[in-house]
Amino acid sequence: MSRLSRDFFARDTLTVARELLGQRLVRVLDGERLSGRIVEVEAYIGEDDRASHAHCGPTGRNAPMFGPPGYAYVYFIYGMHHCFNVVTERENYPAAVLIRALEPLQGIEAMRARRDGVPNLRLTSGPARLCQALGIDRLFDGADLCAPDALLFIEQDAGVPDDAAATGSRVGVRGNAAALTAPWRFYIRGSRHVSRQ
DNA sequence: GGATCGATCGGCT
DNA sequence: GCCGATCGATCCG
Repeated sequence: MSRLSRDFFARDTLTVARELLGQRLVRVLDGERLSGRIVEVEAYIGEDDRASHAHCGPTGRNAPMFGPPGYAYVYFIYGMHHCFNVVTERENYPAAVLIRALEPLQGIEAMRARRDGVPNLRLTSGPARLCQALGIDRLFDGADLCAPDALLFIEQDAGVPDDAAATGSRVGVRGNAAALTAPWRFYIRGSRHVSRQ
């Protein structure tokens, strides 16, 4: 299995988001491979996107979004949850893809142990759930997913055909501005592992 | 199955 | 001070 290169991420964010469906997120934890098939993502694009953490310009928190592509942006929210994004496009243009849900593939027992024994369908079906299952926390904020020794990276897998890719508005995003109603959520049609049907 | 509500704290204004 | 790219428990049907 080959890893996705920086060139993959250095493209239009909607293209990256769409093509991430069906790829494999891998976390090496205590020498074990924990992995899952990406089944749901959301794109956050530019400072004009008012749903993006970058919409007020660069801050200490969102700095990785303004950095080069292929790096992680991990943030802490609601006082108890982590969410994982992959930075896209070019340096100094803030854009990223939020990984929202996986279908567990490898290391399922280890994931379940980290998630207090919840059933398989809930193990990684949510942005904070998958971070808990894979042990992704703020230590990965700014980590290079393309580094040879990375403990978190994305492997090329089968992908999905266009008729299996569905779109919709982003979860938790409301408002009338064009960017807020844009169909920037992508998910695999019919997957039981997406966070919302 | 779906709706509602409380938990809990870092980052920003 | 305020609020959030959420989750899980609990309620209802």
